[in-house]
Amino acid sequence: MAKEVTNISDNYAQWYNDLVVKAGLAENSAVRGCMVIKPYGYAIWEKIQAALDKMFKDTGHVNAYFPLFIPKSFLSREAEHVEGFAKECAVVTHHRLMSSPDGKGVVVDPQAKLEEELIVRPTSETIIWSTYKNWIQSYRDLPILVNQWANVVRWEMRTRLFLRTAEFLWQEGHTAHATREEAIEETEKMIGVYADFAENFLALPVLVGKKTASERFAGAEDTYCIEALMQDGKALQAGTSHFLGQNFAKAFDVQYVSKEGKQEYVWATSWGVSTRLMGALIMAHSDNSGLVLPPKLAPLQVVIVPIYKGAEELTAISVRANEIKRQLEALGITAKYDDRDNVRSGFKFAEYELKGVPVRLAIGPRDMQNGTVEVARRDTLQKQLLPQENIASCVASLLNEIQENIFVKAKTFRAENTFEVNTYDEFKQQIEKGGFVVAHWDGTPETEEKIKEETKATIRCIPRDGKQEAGRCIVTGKPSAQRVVFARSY
RNA sequence: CGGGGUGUGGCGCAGUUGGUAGCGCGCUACGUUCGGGACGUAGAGGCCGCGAGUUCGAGUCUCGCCACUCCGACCA
Repeated sequence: MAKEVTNISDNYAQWYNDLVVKAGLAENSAVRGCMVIKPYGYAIWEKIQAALDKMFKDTGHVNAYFPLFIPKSFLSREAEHVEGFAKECAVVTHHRLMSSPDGKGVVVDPQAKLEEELIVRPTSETIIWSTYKNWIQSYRDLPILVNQWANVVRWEMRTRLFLRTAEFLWQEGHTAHATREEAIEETEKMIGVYADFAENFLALPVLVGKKTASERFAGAEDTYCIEALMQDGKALQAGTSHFLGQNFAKAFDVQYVSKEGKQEYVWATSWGVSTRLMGALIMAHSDNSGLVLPPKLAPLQVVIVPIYKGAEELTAISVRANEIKRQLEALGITAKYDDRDNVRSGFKFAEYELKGVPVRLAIGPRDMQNGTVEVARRDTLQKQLLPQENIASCVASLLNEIQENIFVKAKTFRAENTFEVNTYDEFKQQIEKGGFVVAHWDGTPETEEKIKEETKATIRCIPRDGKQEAGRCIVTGKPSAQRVVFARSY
């Protein structure tokens, strides 16, 4: 289905889709709504995983793994939770196949019907809390700070590569605490970790805030989120952290004996980010030449391309190029020397731009003579000649500069596409043009719903760092203490 | 789940009033090239999404199904 990568503004959805496919990140599986992540895409995911995993461990968490299947009865223990997920569950009803009576292929063996159906996890709160019940007796067993890297399945009606696939990879943290305060602190800490990761690794500026009641996670008391703005002016929820109160502890009867010898229900949090982050990465930074990857997450940070005619010239250049490659690697930079002879250098340039490799070095006969190297940066597509001497440290600082520049660029874009409005007319007009629209809201679900109905805009978050400012709701005129952020979203 | 679109070599597509499948890219071999997606010559590669039906004959017509995709609805 991949066509030429067209102008970004042309048809953003098509552009995005083509880019994902052409850059070799992912493709649609023959299985409905599922995604095949190709090796290059997976390499990016591995970088994301590694960075996040370290951050989790630095904040005291450990990894574990829980079952894929959730007995149906577990899911229904928490009323809101099951309500929220019931419509998108894959259900296992049988455990065996048999040869078809008509001799063609296999059919489900009706004899093998399960006593109780198993749900393929859409998220793991229930299976984990049914386990935590056995892990927790005393306040001495708390807190439990566990994360799992896993795949989950949500049978969405409409799917989109990386952004909303039927099956996706993610991490989900599930923590258990003795007190309300400690659990809230954990929830806030983890949304902070996500924001930190988004800005420092993905180079993606995010708004940190809380969801409104209607946008909350099913079963949560409070949902914190990070929200990012894509280049087409739509918002993307990039990560969430939930304060679950005692809902799951009560549903699964998880109590501990406090210091004072009293039985208390445990307080919970859960938090997650998924392969959707890759979608965010692509949509936020890419241009018409392809991906633009932040150096910290680029599987390949530097590529060296020789320009030559004849084997003799190539040999000389290769010696030099491999030296430079070793110098780069000595500084911890991932580098590749591409001496393929079956494609020309121009082809390689275009190919690595498509794949988002942050820095490209080209060495030709002229450079060999002058002791120079052509350095091209992916973010600006600018080229410059630098001396070969000391090139590795120049590249190292250039990589830092690119990381920073991509972030600044995205942040500038967001600033230019964030608008404060004070009337509903202004609001309607602005929301059509995309971007974050910041306005006063009376805090009622009714008004929120009305706005959604009429403009397709949702409240992305109540910003954490928003200034306190008395105002009036753009719809009802009722008083409001703080502006909230609206946008159309993915 | 509703509305539109698309399923034909690996990828992108063409295929007239039904007559036994073609183009570009890629792939293989050889040669010439090489500072921004090279060119020539010769090759290889197809249950035309699946299943019924109409017909002497179906990529093409009819019916059913499936998948993908876009727009809605839905979406921690």
